[in-house]
Amino acid sequence: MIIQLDMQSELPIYTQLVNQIIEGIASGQLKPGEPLPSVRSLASDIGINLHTVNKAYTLLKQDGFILVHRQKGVVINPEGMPGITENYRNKMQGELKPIAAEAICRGMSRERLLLEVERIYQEITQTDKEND
Amino acid sequence: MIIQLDMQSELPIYTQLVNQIIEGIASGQLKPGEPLPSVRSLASDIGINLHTVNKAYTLLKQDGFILVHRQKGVVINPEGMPGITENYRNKMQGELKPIAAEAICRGMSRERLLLEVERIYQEITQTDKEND
DNA sequence: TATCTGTTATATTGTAAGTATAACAGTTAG
DNA sequence: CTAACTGTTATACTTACAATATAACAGATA
Repeated sequence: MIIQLDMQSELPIYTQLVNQIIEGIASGQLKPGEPLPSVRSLASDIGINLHTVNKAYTLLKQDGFILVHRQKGVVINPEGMPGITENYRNKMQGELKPIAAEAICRGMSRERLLLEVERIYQEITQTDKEND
Repeated sequence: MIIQLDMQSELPIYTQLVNQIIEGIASGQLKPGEPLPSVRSLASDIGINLHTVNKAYTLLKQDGFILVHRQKGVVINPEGMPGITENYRNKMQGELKPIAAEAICRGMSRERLLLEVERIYQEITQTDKEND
């Protein structure tokens, strides 16, 4: 699992970390039960502060994506991922709305927008099954 | 065109303004050529500073959604909306990717995600044609 | 006993958001 | 011409967040 940060991005580092770990889970690179690096080692690896990593882990923990075992350290939640809650649906809709609105403004058809979403969905889920 | 701000939101006020104006254009409530309130009057109406409104207008102007006529003031771009540029596609994809990734993590199927997007698209475009 | 883990506390720096006040240049109505 | 409006710019201030830097604590491990 390679973490790639953009220090020039307007997105906070901890947000980029959260996104990339979630994408890692979605793509199958990170599986339930799999351990994550400690806050200190990950921070050291990518050259940032441990508190920035800790903030990302805390957010992922709050949503149920990861667990903290007093023995095993930090792991992808072995019980599986959080489901589609009411809170989550509201959050997703609030994020999708401005994106859809701008697409409509720019003359993007319903079909083309759906194609874009479908393409991204597939891009994430298409596992490079080179090692099984 | 009613502006509704959430002062408790994590989104900056000027971002909420930008989003709502774009949604207003997408829904047909704001048509090309139509004037927008002055920075001072809009700021006064919703109880914020004129610089916050000005920042929103500046961003909308940079992307070509609005124009500043030395006579008519600020108007929705009469030449029409900006198209689907390379920059825009990259921006949209970068916004959609983390949303899709989280949806996949939570077990949302491709079809259900597309349905959500389709629903939001229709929700924005369905004009309440009460006055024509 | 060391060393690692996550966690917490505190302090500091830098930047962004938002407000406040003021001024300038151009336009428009009286 | 004057007065009131427009967008625009400049400056300064407060607040909040992002990120870093140290440091310490409690629990687990070798």
